[in-house]
Amino acid sequence: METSFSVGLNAVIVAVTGESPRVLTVQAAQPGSVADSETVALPFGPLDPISGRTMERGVRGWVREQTGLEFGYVEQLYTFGDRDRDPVGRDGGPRVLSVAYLALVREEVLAGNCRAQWLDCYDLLQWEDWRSGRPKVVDERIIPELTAWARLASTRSKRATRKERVAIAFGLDGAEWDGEKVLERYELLYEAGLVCEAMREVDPGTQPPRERARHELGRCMVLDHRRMLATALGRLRGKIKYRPVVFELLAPTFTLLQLQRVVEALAGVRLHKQNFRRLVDKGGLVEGTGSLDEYTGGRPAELFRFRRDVLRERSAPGVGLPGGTQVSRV
Amino acid sequence: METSFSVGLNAVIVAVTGESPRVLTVQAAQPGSVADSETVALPFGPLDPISGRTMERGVRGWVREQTGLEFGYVEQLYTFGDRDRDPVGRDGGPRVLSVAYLALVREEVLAGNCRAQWLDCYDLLQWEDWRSGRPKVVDERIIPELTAWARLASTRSKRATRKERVAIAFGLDGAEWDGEKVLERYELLYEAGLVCEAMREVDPGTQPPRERARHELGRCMVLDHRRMLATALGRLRGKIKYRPVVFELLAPTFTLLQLQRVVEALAGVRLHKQNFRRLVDKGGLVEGTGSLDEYTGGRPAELFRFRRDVLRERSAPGVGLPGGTQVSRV
DNA sequence: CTATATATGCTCAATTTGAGTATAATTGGA
DNA sequence: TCCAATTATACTCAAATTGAGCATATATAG
Repeated sequence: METSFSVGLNAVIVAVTGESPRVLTVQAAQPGSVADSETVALPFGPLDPISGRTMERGVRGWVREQTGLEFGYVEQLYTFGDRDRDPVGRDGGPRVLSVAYLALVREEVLAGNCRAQWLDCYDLLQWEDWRSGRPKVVDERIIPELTAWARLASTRSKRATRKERVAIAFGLDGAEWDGEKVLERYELLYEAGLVCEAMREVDPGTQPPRERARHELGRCMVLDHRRMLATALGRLRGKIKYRPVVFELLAPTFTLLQLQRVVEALAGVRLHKQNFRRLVDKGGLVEGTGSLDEYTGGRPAELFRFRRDVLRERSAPGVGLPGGTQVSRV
Repeated sequence: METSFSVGLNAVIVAVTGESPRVLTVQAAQPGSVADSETVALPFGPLDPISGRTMERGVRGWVREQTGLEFGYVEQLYTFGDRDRDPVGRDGGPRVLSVAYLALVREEVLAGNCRAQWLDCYDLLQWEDWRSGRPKVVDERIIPELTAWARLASTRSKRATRKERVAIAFGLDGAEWDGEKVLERYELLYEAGLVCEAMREVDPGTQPPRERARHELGRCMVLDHRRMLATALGRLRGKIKYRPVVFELLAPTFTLLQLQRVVEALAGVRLHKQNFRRLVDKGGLVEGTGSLDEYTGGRPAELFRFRRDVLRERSAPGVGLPGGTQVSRV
């Protein structure tokens, strides 16, 4: 009924160490792509048609094998199947489909294969970290270059559309910056040719990649892997608002500040401490263990743990962030 | 690098007619599956590796061909690839992957192929419509049978887990019913064998399907298509809270009550009229056209239209419903 | 003219937010 | 020893939002 495809699985494995969200990467060794020592890739594995009963099991399986990592939370992210995503497919080779999964792990117990390493997500998507205000790179490079790009469009209406997209994505002209619009921002940068992987599509191999890459934003990734990461970060930022997934990233017990730092790391913004506490408290997501954190530098904080049974009570138990409007049911 | 798969595309095409959410279905004629005149399927099409540059274009393409339908909003839903989803794959045949898309259309201009028909989503998922309170089928059949099923588990802890899952999914024991948990509910019914397609997995062809089907809940669908529908409805219910997707389902101008009815149809609950208006109004999502609806039966309502430019202003412009908690940014 | 039905304006208490101030319990030096 | 720095936590208070109504306006059917 339809032709055959190559199907693989990618995993965006996220952890938070201290105050930075990290993603597990491997050395890029994809044949046929622009690869150098700087270029990294997301872990990739086959979907075994025989042994993998479900795709999720498949991901868990080969990630365990390759990295020794065992994760609790996994969700399917997106299936990437555009013809141009891989030069091989573009050149008439077999088309490669990739089903990407998002996984959350508790810390970095990296065992096994040393080709894997944790990278800070914000080294790969530097314009996404607004914890100390609007990132410099946004002011100094992104806005000017995207504005220039918007002006390049052929018709008046296309210029207006581009300008508006930029404004919405980066919170210009009175629009508010929305942490979840990670993919929109990435796609703008891609279309405008500001990320190194954008070149590959136009004319692979023509320009010396190392030379240009220096001018581009952020560290480069193989194929459409940075798009996958952007998809993952956007999804995760949305999810923490209404599902208690943060706890998958934390140790079994934690202080409220640690919890806040993890949320901030993912959300990319700073939160008001007292109000954050009030909300966490009211939401009943956590309960104090009597013990205190052995701490240096201030009053010791109480250690909390996640209340698993909260899932029964509240329908949308997230850790909160500016969110959606509501309407009362009748 | 990995083996070959068959890859196809499914579309969950949703419209709202009057007060009922509808989904486009086709006559089931899948070879090898339990098919009779009652069993329907979601539209299915190939992913053409040559012509379809992106999968989304692919979907738009063959849906247009098959039904004459042109839709504005499309989003990728999920990729279904479990080995057991298709009897063919289970029996060692080629494994079939399906990438499902959710599409919203404005009304039902069904042209072309007459094997297609619109069905009420709540004929397929009858336990999801809470607009007149908790559905009878939940009280009379689902709760009793799921409770019995929970008791059947082998160990004490498994029984407790099942019981808790049921309580969370259907809003028992003080838990609140959550409209978005469509998939969780479907999966419970599936595991408990209360939907007809569940039998197929255990022992295909053994039991006379027509006989048993009469006792099962809702109209049957081919393969895992009802799971796809459940995924779609859950996603859509989530989405209307924070993105203005409802307008894809409405005529260009509409009264506020029509808007409310569409939201209610999708959400599966009734809303408080005055408060709904207040929120829509405050959200600035719509603007009045001066004209009035020609109406019979009461004071005529003003016609409104969607304000496209609202996308620039608000970061999360949905029509609202009980939603997430918030935390103030610093 | 009345009953009925819908639209739309307005009120009001309860709750939730946003943004602080105040106070408590530590550590590391002056 | 006592002060500065640092972090935790309690509490306040005005503004905004929500939940639940009541009241009034404008139609139609008889």
